[in-house]
Amino acid sequence: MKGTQLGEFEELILLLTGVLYPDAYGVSIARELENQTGRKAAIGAIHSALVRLEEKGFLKSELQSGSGKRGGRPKKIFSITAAGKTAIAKSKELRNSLWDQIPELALKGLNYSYVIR
Amino acid sequence: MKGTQLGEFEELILLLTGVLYPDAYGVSIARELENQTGRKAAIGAIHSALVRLEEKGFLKSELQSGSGKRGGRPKKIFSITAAGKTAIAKSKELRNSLWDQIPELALKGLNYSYVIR
DNA sequence: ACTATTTATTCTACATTTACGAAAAAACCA
DNA sequence: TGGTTTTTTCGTAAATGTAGAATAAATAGT
Repeated sequence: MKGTQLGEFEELILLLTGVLYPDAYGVSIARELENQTGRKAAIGAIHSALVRLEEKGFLKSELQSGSGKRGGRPKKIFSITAAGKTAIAKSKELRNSLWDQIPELALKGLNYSYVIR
Repeated sequence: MKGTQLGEFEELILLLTGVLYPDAYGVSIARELENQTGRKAAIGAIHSALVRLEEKGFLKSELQSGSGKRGGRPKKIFSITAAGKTAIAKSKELRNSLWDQIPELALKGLNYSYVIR
C-alpha cells in the first residue's frame, strides 16, 4: 500500500512519541529509541519519519516557546492524534491476532536451545 | 537499519506464513492477506518479500513435487525458521511493551466519536 | 550589542523496502 | 505436441528508512 500505510520505523516513532508524552521531540525520541531498543538512529532519520507521520495526520506538533532553560533552538513537541491512536491500535491488534492464529505445529521445536546428550 | 531488519510488510507476510502452515505459498498468502486485513497486494509484492525473508533467514522453502492435482507450476511452500520465530516474537514484545508505557493522558479523549448535544 | 556556545531542526543524498504488471516456467490434459 | 492452468520470476517505479552536514534559534558572557 502507499501513502497512508505505517512503516515499521514510523510505527516505532509513533509509539515512542506516546511514551514520551508530553515531552516528545526529535532528540528525546532518538535517545529513548536507543534506550528501549538498543537501536541507534541518526537524528535525521527520526525527523524525516516525524515529518511523514505529521503529513499522514498521525502526529501533530507545536513549537515550545521560551523554555527558560539553556540555549538552543525551540523544541518541536509532538503528540499523537486520534488517527494516530487508531493506527497503532489497529496495527497492534492485527499482529497479535495473527500471532494467535499460528498453529502450534508451525513453531514447534523452533528455538535456539542446544541439548547436550 | 539494514539487512536484518524486518519491514512492516515483511512482518505481515512472516506472520501469515505461520498462520497458513503447512500450505503457505505466494498465492495462498496473497489471498489470506486480503481476507485478514482487507489489504490487497500484487502477487509480485508478496514474492519479493518472500525472497527477502528467505535471504534473511526467517523463512525456508521447498518445492512441492507432483501434487497430482491440476496443472500449474509447482508451489514453493514456505515455513518459519527458528530465527524467524525469534524475530516476530521480539517485534511483538517490543511493540506491546511500548504500548503499555504510553501514559493515559497521551491518548485521553482521542477518538473518532461525535457527541450530539 | 556582539560573539561564542548550546541545542535542535532542516536539508540533501542515497540505500532498502514495498508495489505492480508483464513475462516466463512448469505441470497437466486433450 | 499444443493449449490451458497455476505459480514464480523479472524489471521498474514509488515509498520508506538512514545518515550526516548545514542551518537556525536561544542563552550567557563580555
